[in-house]
Amino acid sequence: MYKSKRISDSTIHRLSLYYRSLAALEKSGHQTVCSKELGKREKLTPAQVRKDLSFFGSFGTRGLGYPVRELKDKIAEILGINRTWNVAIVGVGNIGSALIGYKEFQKQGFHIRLAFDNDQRKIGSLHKGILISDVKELKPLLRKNGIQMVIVAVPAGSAQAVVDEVVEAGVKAILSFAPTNLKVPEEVFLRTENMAIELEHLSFHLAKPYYRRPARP
Amino acid sequence: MYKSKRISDSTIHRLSLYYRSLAALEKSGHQTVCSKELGKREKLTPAQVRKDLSFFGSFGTRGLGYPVRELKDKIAEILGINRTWNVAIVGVGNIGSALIGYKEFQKQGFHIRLAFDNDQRKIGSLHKGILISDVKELKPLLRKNGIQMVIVAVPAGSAQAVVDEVVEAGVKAILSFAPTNLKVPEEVFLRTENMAIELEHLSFHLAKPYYRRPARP
DNA sequence: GTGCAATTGTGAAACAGTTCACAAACTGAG
DNA sequence: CTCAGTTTGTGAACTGTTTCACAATTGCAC
Ligand SMILES: NC(=O)c1ccc[n+]([C@@H]2O[C@H](COP(=O)([O-])OP(=O)(O)OC[C@H]3O[C@@H](n4cnc5c(N)ncnc54)[C@H](O)[C@@H]3O)[C@@H](O)[C@H]2O)c1
Ligand SMILES: NC(=O)c1ccc[n+]([C@@H]2O[C@H](COP(=O)([O-])OP(=O)(O)OC[C@H]3O[C@@H](n4cnc5c(N)ncnc54)[C@H](O)[C@@H]3O)[C@@H](O)[C@H]2O)c1
Repeated sequence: MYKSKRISDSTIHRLSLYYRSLAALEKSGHQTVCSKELGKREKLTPAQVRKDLSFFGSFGTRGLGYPVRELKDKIAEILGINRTWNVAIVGVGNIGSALIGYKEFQKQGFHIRLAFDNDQRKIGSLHKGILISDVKELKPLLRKNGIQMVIVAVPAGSAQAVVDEVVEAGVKAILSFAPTNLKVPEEVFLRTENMAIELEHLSFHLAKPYYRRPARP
Repeated sequence: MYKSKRISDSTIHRLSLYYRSLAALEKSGHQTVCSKELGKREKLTPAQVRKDLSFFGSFGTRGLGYPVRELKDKIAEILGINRTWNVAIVGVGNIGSALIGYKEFQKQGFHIRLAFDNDQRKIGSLHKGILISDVKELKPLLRKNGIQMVIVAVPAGSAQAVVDEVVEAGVKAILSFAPTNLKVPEEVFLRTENMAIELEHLSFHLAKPYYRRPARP
């Protein structure tokens, strides 16, 4: 049965993976799927799949598996993606533009409503259909537009100042691409995506000699 | 003492964090740093810092701490970032362009040498100083230029085909931005960066009611 | 030198996450 | 309706990671 417990980050991450597999299964006309099959698709053990789902309830039928459509909807509900979210982007440079140009976010319900910059040459112009506002207007505009998530794509040196404003505007979820440590109050959820660290991870593996890869099943 | 053991992904990730803190400390003129201070900067316990480092040797002085410069260099060696790497990007769209335009990679020793696309309008043109080659030339050019890492930034549907070619060219490290499961042989190291999943993680936290955040120390 | 304060390096303990294994529950065939 | 065959849901066992706690060192003041 459903238990109110701390859900681990890895479980949340895997829910997103299950969701994608289920969407694919639904498209290909499958009515049900068992934990073994779902596990195979995401390179996980069947037990892992069942345990993850069991934190949120019991959605399967013994002897049969899980109803694809229903489980997908249930995971969407758990992840909060059965609805739309109002997102703003601060910093319309390389990364900021790329994100604005990515139409899949929109399709998934993450609507990019506002974009901000502090460069006078950009402010006031349209970027892929989005008007770039002055970052001085950040706080009131976030409030006025009911923005729930902010993506921070400014240089590392400006990130903390931007985050502080975002927090003051009452936003509780921030995704930052700046490779720097940011302080936020307890109740604000912040994730930092650091691509350089991903490359360093690759380089660690190429450089060895410290590491031995585990055998794969 | 140094032990040849499986090093966890989280340890590798933290080494990257330490490296950044050490670089900052060096810049601000610090000669030494203790595990407590380093831990504070990265929101980790001192024990965690010492344990991570202990997998690779003993670099500190009891009673004093770690020599900033030396430890930084040692971590660079462990991560394989005390050298340069030849990187290629496949897919010069939103994300591919953003990465090519990001000068920090270059400064860190990740040199983007080649870029590929399959769009005739892009092939042959210069993009921020990089010539865009035809993806048909992928295999021979990767080989000829001694490319060690490839960043895949093509649509999900094309990603597996691209990865297959990259693998055939003998590349052993791949970073993919395509939100899809990719197959690679045992000896190839693949990481997938999925930004949509990051947003879903934010949304999970906003959506609750399933999760309670743990108190912070 | 001696002694005190600081801090490392590391087994051992505690905690967290994953896998096992099996009773329970269901399907579908006969 | 029964029974063989599946597959779930979940405590328990296991495995991996983090934190604790302390002996071992070292720096530095006097
Ligand atoms: N481009 C990449 O591939 C990449 C990769 C990894 C990390 N990052 C990080 O992402 C962030 C953005 O990188 P980028 O390459 O897009 O940089 P960029 O310089 O191209 O863009 C930054 C944008 O932010 C704007 N800006 C600066 N200060 C601002 C402020 N206080 N308020 C509002 N806007 C402000 C600038 O005018 C510019 O348009 C950086 O922190 C960078 O380290 C980028
Ligand atoms: N843009 C984003 O912010 C973002 C965010 C998350 C994930 N992604 C993922 O990153 C990938 C790229 O996204 P994007 O927004 O840059 O897409 P895009 O369409 O802007 O760019 C893709 C580029 O790849 C090229 N291409 C297509 N097939 C190719 C092939 N077989 N060989 C070589 N080149 C090929 C296209 O010509 C295009 O230039 C996608 O898988 C996308 O899902 C992008």
